[in-house]
Amino acid sequence: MASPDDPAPTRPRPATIWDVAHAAGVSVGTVSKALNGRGQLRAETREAVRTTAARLGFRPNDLAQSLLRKRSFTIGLISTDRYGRFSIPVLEGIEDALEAARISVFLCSASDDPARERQHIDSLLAKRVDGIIVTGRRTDARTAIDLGGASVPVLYAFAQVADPAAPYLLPDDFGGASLAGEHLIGLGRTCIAHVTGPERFEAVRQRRDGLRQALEAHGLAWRRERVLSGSWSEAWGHAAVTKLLARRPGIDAIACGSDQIARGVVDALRERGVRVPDDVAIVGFDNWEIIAAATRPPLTTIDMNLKHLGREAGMRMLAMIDGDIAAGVVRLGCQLVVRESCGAARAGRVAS
Amino acid sequence: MASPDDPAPTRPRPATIWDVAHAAGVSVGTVSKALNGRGQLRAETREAVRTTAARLGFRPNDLAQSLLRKRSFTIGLISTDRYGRFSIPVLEGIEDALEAARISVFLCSASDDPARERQHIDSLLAKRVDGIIVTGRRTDARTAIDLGGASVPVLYAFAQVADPAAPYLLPDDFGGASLAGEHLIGLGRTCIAHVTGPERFEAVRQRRDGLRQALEAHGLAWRRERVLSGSWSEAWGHAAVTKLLARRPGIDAIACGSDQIARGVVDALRERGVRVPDDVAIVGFDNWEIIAAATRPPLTTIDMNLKHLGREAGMRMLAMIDGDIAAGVVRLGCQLVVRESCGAARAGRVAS
DNA sequence: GGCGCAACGGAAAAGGTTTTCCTCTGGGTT
DNA sequence: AACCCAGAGGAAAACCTTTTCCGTTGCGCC
Repeated sequence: MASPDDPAPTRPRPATIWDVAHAAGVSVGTVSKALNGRGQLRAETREAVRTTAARLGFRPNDLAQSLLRKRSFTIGLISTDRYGRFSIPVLEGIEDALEAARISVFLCSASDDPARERQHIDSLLAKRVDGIIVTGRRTDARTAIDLGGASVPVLYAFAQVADPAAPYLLPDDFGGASLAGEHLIGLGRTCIAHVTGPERFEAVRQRRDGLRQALEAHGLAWRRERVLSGSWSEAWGHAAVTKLLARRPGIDAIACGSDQIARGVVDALRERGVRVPDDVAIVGFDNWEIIAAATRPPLTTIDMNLKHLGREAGMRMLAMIDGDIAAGVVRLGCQLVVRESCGAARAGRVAS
Repeated sequence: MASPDDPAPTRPRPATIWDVAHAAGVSVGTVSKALNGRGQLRAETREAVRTTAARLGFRPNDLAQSLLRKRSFTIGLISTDRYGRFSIPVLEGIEDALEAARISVFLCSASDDPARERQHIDSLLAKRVDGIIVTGRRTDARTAIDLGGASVPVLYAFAQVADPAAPYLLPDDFGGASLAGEHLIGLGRTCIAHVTGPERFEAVRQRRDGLRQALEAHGLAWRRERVLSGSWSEAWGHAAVTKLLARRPGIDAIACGSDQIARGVVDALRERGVRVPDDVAIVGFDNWEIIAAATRPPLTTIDMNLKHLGREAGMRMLAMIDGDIAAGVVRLGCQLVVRESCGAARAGRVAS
């Protein structure tokens, strides 16, 4: 096991600036200038140093540079839920945005274990990261991470936080659900039900309200008994259909709280001989390709643009590192992705 | 935008060891000794330093430590496929194993773009990572990553590499498929088909051969026409059933190359009134919870123990950092996870 | 009372890089 | 011929921590 006490094994050391200077017969300062295009150097000196450095495979030691610059050019990414379907695109987006600034990402999966989270944060602070992004949605706002007095910018992406002074980015669940509602209404559906996840999730409440707003904006009544809250599973979608059809046979559309739920709903309807979309139109939420595309018919659904959210998070983090201060929530738009479960012409993506 | 040329914005600097020494009225060397339990110090000196350090929120700068130790206590993780279902558990396992050694992980998603991969590797080498783990399966063996002369241990986890001198870890696809076959045979099935992914995947060939071996070991004939290669999708599983039933009505079990395929197969069978598992038993591969558990009936399937594979990768990386040299492939066992699609008593996990 | 030894803690080097400041050389000017 | 200046590159400090090597102090002992 490697532990901080072990010495490094004997391994050919990477070339240092000193090695280059020695080989090229100049001083270390000159090498630095030659390689970085600084100072007053003859062209041939510069060139000689360059070729020597290349020959030796010299690569400046970022650790030393960071020590000097007081910037490590790294950030920490803490994911509080285990990496799942949602964190991945966010993460990709973040990397995308940060790559341009040549910033690397430390990954920490803290899976809701406070002790582990503490340890990760300690480690990140010791490594002098330039910033920390926290991601991973939960039912409720999480507590702000404890920096122990350190002064490092922290951004919450696809995560909610109780601290009003903290900046955080979330998808516009309300708007997304609205979009779904508008789509159904635009297709002539009037008797719309809502099968969704556990009410304790803020996203569930937002989506419910967004849908409601769309309906009411078009003069359609909002009925409590057409809203069924359960779990985030296919099984719940399946079960909900039974309840729904027993209560309300006149339903002509169901807006679902997630694609998984939607798939359960679609399967259940098909089994009962209810045609989708002819008899009942279905719209999902998440655009989780693996589910949405495999459903028969493929799901029209709402995409939260998580990669874009990640990219935005990266950009904002960059700004914060440069001294910007930000606070409060920013909600980023969702998009409707049209497939076949609503019967609309397949028009690709419609901007929100 | 942050760029290497920008100065750090004015932000309260973290306390240094000098600040602590100054505040405590001792020298920096003494502070170091007090905090690290080295040297000969009076107990009260030690205590005084400790409280001062705590008061100032002092946290040793890992960058400076790494410079001195010539070990950065970081590793790079390069994923060549976009982070998907498979990389995540591997990654968790790696983190798990490395956490004990207080090693942090740099995440790089190179999504098969060689230029981007190059840039990532450069960046990792500049940061003096102690090692690099490459993950992300592809159809064929990938080329070894190019370290440009640097001497850093590299391990491939859930990835194949053309270089015979490189160490890599893979799940035992052959053994896993064998396990699936044994299970079906043990339940009395004798006419077993195989619906799987594209033949160009080495995993597909391994699994096919593993299944074959199990059948032949029990004196069952292996028939080419009962093997259907297609894509990794549910749709293919669905389509394959049509072909299969037309050709071979006597089938009493289908071993599938993935859970997605299996789900397509199960759905297709149900639609045709074929009962699962009564008429035909189905076994999947992957144990992708979200698919396997939602299938009706839930899939009996093979788990590749990817988290364990990741943990193993972490352990081996630790050994390599300490000077161990390793080469060649190591295959890690799979497990059978019994649910309901084969009709066996639900006995939980059976070790391989 | 002088000596030696143990206990304690300070000084300084090392690690690799950048940057500022300084020195040296040579050419041009008066 | 003396001087100045620019051009070129070297020396050293700074970043922060650890560790080795010493120096100092106080005590016990002869």
